[in-house]
Amino acid sequence: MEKQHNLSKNQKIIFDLIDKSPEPLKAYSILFNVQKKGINAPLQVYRALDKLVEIGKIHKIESRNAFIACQNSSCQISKATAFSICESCEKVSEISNTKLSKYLSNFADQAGMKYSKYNLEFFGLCKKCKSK
Amino acid sequence: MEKQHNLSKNQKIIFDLIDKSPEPLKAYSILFNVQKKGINAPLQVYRALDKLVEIGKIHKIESRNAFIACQNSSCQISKATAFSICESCEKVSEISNTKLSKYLSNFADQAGMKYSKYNLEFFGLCKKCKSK
DNA sequence: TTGTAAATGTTATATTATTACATTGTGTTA
DNA sequence: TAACACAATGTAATAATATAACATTTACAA
Ligand SMILES: [Zn+2]
Ligand SMILES: [Zn+2]
Ligand SMILES: [Zn+2]
Ligand SMILES: [Zn+2]
Repeated sequence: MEKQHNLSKNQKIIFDLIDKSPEPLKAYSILFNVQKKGINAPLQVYRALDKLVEIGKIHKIESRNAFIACQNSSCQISKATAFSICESCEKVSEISNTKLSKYLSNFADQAGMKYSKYNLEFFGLCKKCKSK
Repeated sequence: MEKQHNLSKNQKIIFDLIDKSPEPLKAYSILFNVQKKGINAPLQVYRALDKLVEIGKIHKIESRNAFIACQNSSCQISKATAFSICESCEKVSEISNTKLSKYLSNFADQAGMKYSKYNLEFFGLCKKCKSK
């Protein structure tokens, strides 16, 4: 049984916004959108984002400095993440592929390093953009 | 035969600095270090970095906003990159593993997206830090 | 109820990256 | 060589992303 995380007020406001969004949101765009709810400063946004990332409710798309809700119900913690990113329309999807995640989780290189986490970002054209 | 890229003056100064560095360098740390060589503005650094990334001489470590020289002689273009990152000492190495790169280059997900590029970052503890 | 950790509020500041515009260098081809 | 096109440079201003420092409040369990 996973630990239940009761989101705080700010965390909930910000998670709901990201969760409803069809595309990854940037921190200052989030800030702009939640000012009517009383969240006024960047730090309030970044603190909520940090916590939401930590508990796996959202992920950061590193190449875009943007945040997306976890689309994988079993992905409670952001230890093994993979995304596909369309370089034309910027659509981002979380990849949920057992074979891939097993392959990467078991990967061990020559340097004797043991990994506890990975993040993978694929780039290309989505179906829609490809057929244009 | 790969296209030969003759680096320009600024590109060479900045590449040499990154290439000599044992760790990834950040843009403004690069700027600070090349001011004695007549490079005075952030944009001069970012332009050189962009070009060096484009031709595959360096890679950007997205999770760190830092740049590392390509450690893989066959990696002329940054289309398929993988790194290991020590979360304790911040040591970064480029992973060069044919099986891994083949696996990822051939990966196709359900969404019908065809990928032209990927970037993978593994996190953990390096040998040294693990044994502390 | 009291101690502790988490979350919040607020101001200021640090860090990373780009826009806009003018100029100079480099290599190709008429 | 002259003319052109394109890459690279120089400079100033500003945008976008993220954190430091400090005071206060809330949640919740011992
Ligand atoms: Zn997820
Ligand atoms: Zn697309
Ligand atoms: Zn490389
Ligand atoms: Zn280490």
